[in-house]
Amino acid sequence: MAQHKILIIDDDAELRETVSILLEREQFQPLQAADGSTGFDKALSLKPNLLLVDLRLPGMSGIEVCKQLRANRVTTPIIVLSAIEDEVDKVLLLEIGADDYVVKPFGTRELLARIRAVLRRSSDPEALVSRFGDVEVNTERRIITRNNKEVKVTPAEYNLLLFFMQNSDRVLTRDLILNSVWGYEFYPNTRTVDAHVVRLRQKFEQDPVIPRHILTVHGVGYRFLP
Amino acid sequence: MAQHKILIIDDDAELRETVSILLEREQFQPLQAADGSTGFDKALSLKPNLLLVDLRLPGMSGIEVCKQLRANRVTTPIIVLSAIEDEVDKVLLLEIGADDYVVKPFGTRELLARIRAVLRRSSDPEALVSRFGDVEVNTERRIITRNNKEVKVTPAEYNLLLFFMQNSDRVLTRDLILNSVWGYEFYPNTRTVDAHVVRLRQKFEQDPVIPRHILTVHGVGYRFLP
DNA sequence: GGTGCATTTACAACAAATTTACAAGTTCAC
DNA sequence: GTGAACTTGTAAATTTGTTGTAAATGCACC
Repeated sequence: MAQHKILIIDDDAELRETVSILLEREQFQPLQAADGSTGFDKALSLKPNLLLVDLRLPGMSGIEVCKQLRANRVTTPIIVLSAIEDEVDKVLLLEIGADDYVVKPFGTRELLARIRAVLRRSSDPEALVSRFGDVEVNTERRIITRNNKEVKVTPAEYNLLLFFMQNSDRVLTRDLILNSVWGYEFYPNTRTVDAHVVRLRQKFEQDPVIPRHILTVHGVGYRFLP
Repeated sequence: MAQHKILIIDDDAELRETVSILLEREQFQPLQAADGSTGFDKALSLKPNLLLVDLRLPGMSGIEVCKQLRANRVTTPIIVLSAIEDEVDKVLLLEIGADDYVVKPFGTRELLARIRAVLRRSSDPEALVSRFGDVEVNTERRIITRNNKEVKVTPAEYNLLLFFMQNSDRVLTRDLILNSVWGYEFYPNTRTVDAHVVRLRQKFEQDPVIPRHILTVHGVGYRFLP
């Protein structure tokens, strides 16, 4: 899955750092801004996929940042970070075009859940594109390109590749793959998986003989590395 | 890896049964509840690792179940099952602390993918990693690293090492090891164990001649020290 | 303590068995 | 018919059990 850029606009350096580390661990790309106007600039220039905005900011307030962005037709989803004593005004949030809010201090699980939810519902077409190596998968168009040239894949190949990408870095047994990709009613031979893997490698590996993405785990199954 | 318990709270008995069979097949342990209040009780008493909650439930609604659980500081991840006509209100989902949602009718693949994704997110990734000395075993990736460099192991070596780690500090006879790691039917020579121990030592002991982790108990068997 | 002897274990090399890669063939559905 | 998908034969790669031998250990006895 393509890495999402998330811009944190908050004057609390410690919070920015904590959240950044968290986001990085979850495969997001954190960006930071310490005050409203740099936040506004970076939101325009770096084109993040999501904004985390503190309402109380020195100088240009978070409210102002959001309003200005929306006035500039920036539709990037926004999650507002508000202090508990602020008594969040939901009408205000709507006005400034926020998508959600989290009350500080917040738990990491909560923040991540909200980030994921917002990203999912924001119909950012980038969210529907995943990459690995020189391969790009557009799930909306159901098209796979390699070096910007379309590569034709059969439905089975497409499903298998997507399953690999959705479960990257995990060892996947042939049985698990069959269950997940083919469904549990229908049971082709486990060697069928091998056959499809061969074809995927031929289409997407630089050197199919030395695969770098679809690895075999001898005696167990396969493992996909982006 | 401990089996994940998944509690299905839904009034549709057929759906519960179908999903249960599916989950069992995938090595999960399904639990069921037909209405909101039993669901709530079981969520507390059985301590499942994941909840599948239908929003429309007789009596106590799914929404209410989630809210009450969160109010009771239950952080078990929740996947909401919603009927297509419900027009999922995503803000509501966030409010009740849901981690994801699936629209009925759903495909088995989709449901499983989401279950796995949520479990992966909520589980402490460190929990899947064990260590001894400078060696790190990641059971999810099925990869062993030493000083952060991957060390390739064969299935037999991997199984044997894991058995040692799971039974550390105990004296293990060769017969016990054969039974546990190889199984009851198949009986290779007891010296086979020695051969594999030699290979493990060569890969993971600082000085294979003076092993500090896989110790031999002369005349009896082996003992593993982390 | 030291010595000699019987066991037990370590290790390397090898052959057998298993597993995977790949290609070609067959079946099935549209 | 055409293309996709499953099956299957076979070669190649990998793993694994076995075994011969050297080294280590335990032990009885001096």
